[in-house]
Amino acid sequence: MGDTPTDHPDFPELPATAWALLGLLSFDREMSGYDLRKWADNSIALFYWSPAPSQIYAELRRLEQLGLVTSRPEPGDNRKKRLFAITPEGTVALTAWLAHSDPGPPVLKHGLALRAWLGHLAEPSRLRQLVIEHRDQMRELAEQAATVAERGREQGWRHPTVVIDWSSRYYTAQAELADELLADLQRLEEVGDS
Amino acid sequence: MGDTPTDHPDFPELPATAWALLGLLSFDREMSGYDLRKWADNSIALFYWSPAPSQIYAELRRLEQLGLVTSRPEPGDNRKKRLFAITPEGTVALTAWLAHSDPGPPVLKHGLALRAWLGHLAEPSRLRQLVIEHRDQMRELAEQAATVAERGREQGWRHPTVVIDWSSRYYTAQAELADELLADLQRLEEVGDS
DNA sequence: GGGAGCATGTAACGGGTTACATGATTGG
DNA sequence: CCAATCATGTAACCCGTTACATGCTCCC
Repeated sequence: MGDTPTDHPDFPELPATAWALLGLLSFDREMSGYDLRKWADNSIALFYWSPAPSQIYAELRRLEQLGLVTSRPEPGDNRKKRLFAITPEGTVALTAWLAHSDPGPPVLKHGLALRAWLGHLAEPSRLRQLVIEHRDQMRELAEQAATVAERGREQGWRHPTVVIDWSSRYYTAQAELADELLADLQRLEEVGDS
Repeated sequence: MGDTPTDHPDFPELPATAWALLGLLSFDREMSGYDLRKWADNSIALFYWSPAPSQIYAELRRLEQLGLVTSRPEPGDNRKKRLFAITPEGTVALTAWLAHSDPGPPVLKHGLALRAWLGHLAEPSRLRQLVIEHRDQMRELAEQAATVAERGREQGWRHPTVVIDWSSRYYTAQAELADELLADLQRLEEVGDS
């Protein structure tokens, strides 16, 4: 993962998911696992995927055992809901992780690119259709990111907003790249078969 | 993964890694597991990561059991080397997979973005340094992709070259996005603390 | 009353990694 | 001859997903 290869004394070795969750809690809001999932879905998910619910709860239990978060049942409510909050030790650990861990190269798994790479075995029209669908998805994501960024700006989340803006630009760039890919594929067909 | 949720009769359900390996073999060259790793490292890795050697061999064994590839010991050489080749059934399965599987959205895990998102807990200079390193890495990858594309062009690999060109543009775009992120972060500092 | 969303969790599984082991071949 | 690379593989481990189970609460 994006952790330090050699373990650093200041923070435990944890999967990036754990740090992401801690990060969500670092804005000093008590949140349930369910809330965390929703938040993750329209913020972190834009540049770092979103874990399954089951793993969120598992990871929260681990973080609590380590003393990096605390939880308490929702007061005045006899539901099963639990609210999680970051502890001072949690903030220390997260800060140390930010200061000393290696981000590593970004991981990209681009299913469409893989298929286009094997284009000699695919029907050209099918391939073009896939690229077009992908481009439209990227456009939607760019818009989604833009609205999320707007909400962040209003809330005064400064760093998050900068990154979500970055995400929005990322997805617009992706859409443009898809269009260029489409053009290249079309040119390829006009010349002849491979 | 990027496979079909409902299983299709034309091809078995396999992890994307397996299809990627089959794809490498679909250019009608006999290759060893070792060769496949090298090939993957400077082609598929640019848009779809590169699996560990141990998994390559495991996946090849599975593909052979399914009859999608065959292997034979290197002739005239008593080393342990084995050469793998795709079978007609393998080509059929790969073609069907291309025709019917869903690529799904690209998966991005951007460790740097995650850290910048938590910038309120990081030292600004450290953050800037990380972004700069990342930008330089992206530039290097763009160049690497460009040279790989050139080799592909000479060899006449048409679709692969188109996709590697796409990769090169992707990484240059990434580098530019990093520069914009850097500027945004700098602007943020000049205004005040969060 | 009933369905949609809220809320948390268990169990099984698998893909992929790391670490390690082994030995052969090639080049300086 | 010795190091680097070639070449293949085993074993342990764990992250993360899928599928499933459970029950509550809100609102029409």
